[in-house]
Amino acid sequence: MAGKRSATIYDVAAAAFVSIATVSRVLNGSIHVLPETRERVDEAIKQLQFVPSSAARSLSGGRRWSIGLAYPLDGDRSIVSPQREDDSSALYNDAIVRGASWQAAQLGYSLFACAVRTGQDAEAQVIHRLYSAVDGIILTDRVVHNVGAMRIAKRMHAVHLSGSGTSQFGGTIRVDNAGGISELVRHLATVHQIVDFGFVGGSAESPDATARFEAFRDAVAKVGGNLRSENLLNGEFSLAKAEAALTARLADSAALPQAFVCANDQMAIGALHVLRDQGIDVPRDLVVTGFDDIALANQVHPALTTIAQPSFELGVAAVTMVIGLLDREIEVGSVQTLPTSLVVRSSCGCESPESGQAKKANS
Amino acid sequence: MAGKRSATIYDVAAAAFVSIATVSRVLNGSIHVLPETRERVDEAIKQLQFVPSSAARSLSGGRRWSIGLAYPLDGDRSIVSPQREDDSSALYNDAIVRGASWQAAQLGYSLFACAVRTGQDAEAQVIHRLYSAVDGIILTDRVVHNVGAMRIAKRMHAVHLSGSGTSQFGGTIRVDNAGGISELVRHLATVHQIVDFGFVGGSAESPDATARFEAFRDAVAKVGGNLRSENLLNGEFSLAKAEAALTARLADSAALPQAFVCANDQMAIGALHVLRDQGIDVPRDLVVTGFDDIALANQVHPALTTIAQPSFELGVAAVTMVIGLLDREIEVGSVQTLPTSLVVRSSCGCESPESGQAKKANS
DNA sequence: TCCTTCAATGTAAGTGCTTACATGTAAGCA
DNA sequence: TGCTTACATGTAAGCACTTACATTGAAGGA
Repeated sequence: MAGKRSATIYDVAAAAFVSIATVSRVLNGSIHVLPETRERVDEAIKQLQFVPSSAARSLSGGRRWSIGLAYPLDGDRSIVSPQREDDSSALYNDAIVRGASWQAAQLGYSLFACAVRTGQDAEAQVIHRLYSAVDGIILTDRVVHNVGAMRIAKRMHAVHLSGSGTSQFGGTIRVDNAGGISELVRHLATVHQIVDFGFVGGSAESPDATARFEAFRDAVAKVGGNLRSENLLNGEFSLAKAEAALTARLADSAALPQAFVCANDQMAIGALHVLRDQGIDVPRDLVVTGFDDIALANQVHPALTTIAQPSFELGVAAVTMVIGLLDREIEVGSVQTLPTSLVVRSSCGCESPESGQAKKANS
Repeated sequence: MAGKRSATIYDVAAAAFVSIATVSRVLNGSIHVLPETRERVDEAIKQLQFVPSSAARSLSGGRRWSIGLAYPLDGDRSIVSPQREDDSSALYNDAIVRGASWQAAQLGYSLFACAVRTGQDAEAQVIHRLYSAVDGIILTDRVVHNVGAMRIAKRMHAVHLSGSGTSQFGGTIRVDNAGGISELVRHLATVHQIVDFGFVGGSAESPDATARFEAFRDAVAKVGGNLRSENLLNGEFSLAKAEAALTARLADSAALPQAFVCANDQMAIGALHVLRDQGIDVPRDLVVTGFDDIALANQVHPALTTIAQPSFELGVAAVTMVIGLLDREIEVGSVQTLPTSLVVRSSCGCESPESGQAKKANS
């Protein structure tokens, strides 16, 4: 801890009897350094416990070898109750972060993840701080709906994750929401003879939410299903809000649909809770499906039929794209779409052989 | 993306017909600026969409207003399979990260979380990069077992999370492992008349693992319980490894204990899986308990009786301590211990009223 | 009226790096 | 041997800020 100021490149240069330029070359792995000199410098670095200042590095235009990832942490909820409560929302981001970390490490970078409380004054500031510490940045969905973020996006190597791809950004990675949804709806219609559909949607400001709903509507139309407006719920991507919305819906006497398709797994799990409490059996009385395939999806009872997002690969792809942008090996403005896939488990009425939790022994 | 370079303080100064010093004063809210001048500068800032470079700011001596948090991501496993697989390990860190982010935001800082693949060559490098981007750093348990990390810890504002508190660090936050364990063992002995105990432990290099085992051993001795060596399993804190260890143990003909106390929830969940597959009913035939109270603990069946770590508060406390260190308001070398608490659910044989998943409707 | 004092602003010296350009040196070749 | 080359290294100019110190000018006191 503490003590005197930490060593600078000058100290190292002095200790190794070279100029700071040479130290810098060693630091950045330049080819033009005598092995012997390099060794001397490395030794001095170790001796002095020198760590280059990334602030200075950024200022002078060098690489920081790190990339940032900003993901949303809902501000309002956190302020009311900072506790874990609805923290399953984090599960989705988690896989992305891990994918991104993994790929960053593969390419010699480090990944700094930063939770941004959306809707806070400080939001832009946080993104700025992150920005100034990295070479490129990945902005997930909702954090982007902010002036500051937009401004940054315009001026740096930024990729937008699962966004609507309004360009402005260096690149965009999207998920094939429509493909997954239509496969799901087809499955429900064909295998389970479902005609009357319901939907639990996500936050209006999320491009993903919109995309999923529209895909759903289209898919239902395509299979000739029907969709009554009273069965169109909004759970804002949150378990608790979905529970509330469904509870309110159940209080209504209107007939329930045969299936509730939910725009993410957390809401589906919330629905499962409410339905069990009300004595409505899933999938016998009502089918429920999710979206994302978070880790919990396979642990709940009944195991959730859902659409797998390649979350891990999303992180991988985003990092690859940012670094490609950095290296100018990728065109600015490219868009990449990752596939989704239907994961059939028990909550749609199929028996799932793969799920441990869904086994007979359990019920 | 791109376009011309963004405005600097010079551009603003020129546009407002003042010097850069005055702009800086406006930026930092100095008192010595004529309201009229201030207004002119503000106008120019808005006009040029000027955002001060935080890199330059930090360089010139200011704070970066951000703190780093390094947590482990098991290297070996990630390399073999980068997929989500055993990713419940992330759940524990998640709450810490969220607590830290939250508290950082409260105090005007930002939190950068960085997954470090333990045991990799790049480990020290990653921590260095993180270090050089922040004002202070939080190192969780296992990432510390590394020369590079140690070196950093010695010279900067670093706090060690749930470590053994060997000083070296600016500060240490610990969890009262012993208190929770002994409460649990007392509960098992008193309420459930358990005498014959088993244990599934964690990685040897983790101070937490050691602390938990020792506390367990002592607690069992205190209640006069017994503990046979063949019931001492090692699951390395991993779901999969715990499954393997327990499967191997079941192949042995020796009598099983009445309860397996696991050093974390993931391993307990693994045990649950194996036992169900073998037709051994929990809690009727065998009691299983966890540690940490991760989100999944309440979702599995039967709901896990476990010891709640105040993970969120751990993050909060760590950030508070780092910033206290930064502000020199806290003594170097302080140690803070956070309490744990027993969470009784179904896997010990108690009926849990609070758990949705554990309700009668389900079984 | 002259000197002091202080508020408003400007000047310039860092801050720790990267890198273009300059320099020096030894090898290669006629 | 003398000249070109290529490589190893050094010099110094930024990079975009903060801030100590300098400067200016007007108000206030004697």
